[in-house]
Amino acid sequence: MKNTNEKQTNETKKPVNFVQSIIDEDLKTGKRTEVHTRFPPEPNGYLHIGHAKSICLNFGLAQQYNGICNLRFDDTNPTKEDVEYVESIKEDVHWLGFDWKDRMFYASDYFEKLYQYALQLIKSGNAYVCELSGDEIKEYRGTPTRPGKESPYRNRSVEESLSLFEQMREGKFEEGTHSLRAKIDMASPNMHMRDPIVYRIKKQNHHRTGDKWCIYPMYDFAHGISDAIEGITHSICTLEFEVHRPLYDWFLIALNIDSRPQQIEFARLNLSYTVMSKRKLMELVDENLVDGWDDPRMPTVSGLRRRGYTAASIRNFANTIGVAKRDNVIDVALLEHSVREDLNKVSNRVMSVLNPLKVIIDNYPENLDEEIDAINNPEDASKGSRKVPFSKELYIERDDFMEEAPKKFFRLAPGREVRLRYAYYITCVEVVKDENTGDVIELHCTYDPETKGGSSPDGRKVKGTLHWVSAKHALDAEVRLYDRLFVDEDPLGKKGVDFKKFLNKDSLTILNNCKVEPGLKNAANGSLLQFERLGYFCIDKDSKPDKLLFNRTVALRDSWSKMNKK
RNA sequence: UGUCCGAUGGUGUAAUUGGCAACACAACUGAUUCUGGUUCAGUAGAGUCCAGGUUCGAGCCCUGGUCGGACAACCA
Repeated sequence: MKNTNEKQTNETKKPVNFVQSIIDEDLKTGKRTEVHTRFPPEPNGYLHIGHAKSICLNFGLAQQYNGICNLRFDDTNPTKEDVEYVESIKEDVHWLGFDWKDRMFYASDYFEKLYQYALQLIKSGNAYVCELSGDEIKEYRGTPTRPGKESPYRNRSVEESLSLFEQMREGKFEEGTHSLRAKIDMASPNMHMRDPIVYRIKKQNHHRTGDKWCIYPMYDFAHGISDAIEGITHSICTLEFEVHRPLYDWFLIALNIDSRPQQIEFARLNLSYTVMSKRKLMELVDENLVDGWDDPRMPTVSGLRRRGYTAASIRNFANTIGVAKRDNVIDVALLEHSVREDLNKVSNRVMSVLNPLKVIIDNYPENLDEEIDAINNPEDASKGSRKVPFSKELYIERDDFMEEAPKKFFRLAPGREVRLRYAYYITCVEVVKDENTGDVIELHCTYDPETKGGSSPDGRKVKGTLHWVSAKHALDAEVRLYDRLFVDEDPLGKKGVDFKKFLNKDSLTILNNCKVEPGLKNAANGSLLQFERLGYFCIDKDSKPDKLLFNRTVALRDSWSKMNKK
């Protein structure tokens, strides 16, 4: 809490990124008087954390400069798009904490306008209907190092193109036989300027316009004009569109459109140990290598949400990684740090035992049940405390006991005394093992009644504090532990090797015999919790009061295991 | 043999626009702690891709290289 002011100063002191510098300059010189951005997803897949970066950038900029940001679906290719995706995108953007108010648009809203602009392009001699086949167009286009050659249809009359284009719209031609092309320069060193296609025939039902159209505009044509129609001032996109910028501008100039949005490109987010491509993610979904788009191992917004990530942590992450033009790979540890930071503040603590080991307290009264006070969140006193039942038989974590323990092991071992969190000090007096396997079955301990509450009147110290749960009160639960989806830092980086080869076989571990505090019985799905000493967990959407199901969001930092690795 | 873009500790992002390279994550010490968590204090790690140039002074400007990325869907 002492950081409230400090945080603010940090925020104000926060360095500006290059996009903000451009906007600052535009505002200063009077080139712009306002900031109007947009987030323009194509509804052909679910949003991932890379999109979250873009959302935070676009909506964030609008907030910072008192401007506005539109949500616009770039739905110009009916073969790939679907309403399922538009719904999920809307949900994700809202969940991330952004509001487009009444400004939700679709490129398909502008199909008629776009068509009129296409007509205008033809009339001004800037476009023509081409009858080359796909293969021919490819051949005529040349290569990056070799100029292309002009289409034989390039110089046909305006009237002929106009008539042909109308017939295209009327469905008179088959797909691939005709296209509308901008007349620019087949020898341009920029491939995108070699008479790019403006409209193509697709006899496909569109998720919004149905069968009204059988010709659809291409991205380069539709995007800039859509931006202009909406009065976008700064059209922010990723680096791969940099080469498209001359074309973006060319259309606006050729059509004499006054509104002149400026395209600015930034480097997309890459995260280590995962892939960030809708196509690749869809591959994982389609081949059932993950359990859908919202599988908690997926870098999708819905996956992260199901995993237990908070919107605030993702926003904070997006602000931390910055915005620049150089390629980057962010260490997934930074994302994990962002959630821990937030969850530490907001999540209630609870005691759960993942791998139970029975402990019997020999000198504890047979039929006594006690209610132990436990603090809900030491970081936030307003969260209060709760009662946790304590009795003669308990479960502790198997990892918290070692028969032959090194000196640095602060937990339970024969003859050693530890504290049961909020309860009593106990000392291990006997280890019961399975005669055949030699496995430890249960532990017998004694407790010191004087240490109730977790401290001793004689002031003696114990080094270790264990979490526990009363055996007869405990609730059974299933807990899913997640690890990185890929074993390789850069699954796409090995040429010729399918990225799926790097899938981590141990990315999901299901624990079926977990014991949790009884108070969790009716906790709401989606609740975010910290299992003391273990990590942050959330209650999965499929959890039921009689079949509790938890997802581990991220483990706590663990200097003990780190120390053991050395 | 093309065009465009980029290059700062392990990672990412800064550097008052030409003034002795900073912040975060990661790492490592130590302190505190009824979570081996949190918090706190501290340590180490780059001399800014290379070579020239301009300048009193260059990570920032200029020239030439090197390396990396993007571009040849009727995808976005």
